[in-house]
Amino acid sequence: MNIGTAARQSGLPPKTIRYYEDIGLLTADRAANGYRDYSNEDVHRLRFVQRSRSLGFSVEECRQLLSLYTDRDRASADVKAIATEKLGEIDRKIAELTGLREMLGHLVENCHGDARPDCPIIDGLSGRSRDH
Amino acid sequence: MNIGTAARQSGLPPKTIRYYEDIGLLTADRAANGYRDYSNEDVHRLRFVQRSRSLGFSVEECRQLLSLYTDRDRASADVKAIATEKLGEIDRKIAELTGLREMLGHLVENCHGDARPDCPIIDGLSGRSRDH
DNA sequence: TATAGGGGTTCCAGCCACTGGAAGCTCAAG
DNA sequence: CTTGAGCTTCCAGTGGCTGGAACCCCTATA
Repeated sequence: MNIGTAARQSGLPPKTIRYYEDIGLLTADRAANGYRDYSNEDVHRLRFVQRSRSLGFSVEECRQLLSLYTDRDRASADVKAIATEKLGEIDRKIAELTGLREMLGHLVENCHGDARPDCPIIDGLSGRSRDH
Repeated sequence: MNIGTAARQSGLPPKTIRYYEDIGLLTADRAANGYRDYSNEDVHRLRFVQRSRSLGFSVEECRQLLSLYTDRDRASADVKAIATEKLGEIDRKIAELTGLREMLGHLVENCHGDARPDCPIIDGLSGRSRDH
């Protein structure tokens, strides 16, 4: 199957699939005309990467997961270790964003938002007020 | 004051300050020896950018905020509009991450994480199971 | 059979926001 | 006078694509 079909079935744009091949993440066979030729198993792997990426794994982590995916004998603990680490990162990211949200929300709440120039948001950003 | 001092007082690395000058965000005077020369007001602006960046504003947004910061006559509503938009983005980001966290958390919980090869995480990523 | 289109191919450049490193200059202390 | 820290510029790389140019291939239709 051509790259366009593989793209549609995996949910990844053709450009991205070529990029993944470029960096050696996933290679494909070539047909006689030079076109990339994807098997169903290739599409499985592409979709696997697509899902992993959309769950926040980096491309390098996808490379690891993919080798764990391919290795039928690896221990599930190996996979769990990566996923757990990622979970921690997501939690940290959420906490950080929640902190930001609170701080920025404060500033926005206190700004009357009219035609007058005085603005607690600008004051907050410039460090002139300590009202949080 | 030299760039190193300005860096220490603003919380931005010298490299970053030079980069900001490169892209025309913040310019500095030059001393006779060619060194960049920062005033206290320059440091205020640097710190303003530092805070804005750490609150999740992009460099382009910082450029806008900076001109609003400098313009003593602008309406606070202009600032509030940008900040409110940013607040929405942060909320969307938090919601997205929370969704991810839930999905990945599910997969991790269901994985026994021992020496056996069968692994719900891998299965989930490859789309072989529908147990969420 | 010519042609038009919608694939596919490669390669180069750009995005964002820095960051590292090389090569060379200036300055203050010992 | 030398040493070392700090400053200068410029070039290249990061991650993960994405856009675009220039070209090839395949199928359908006039």
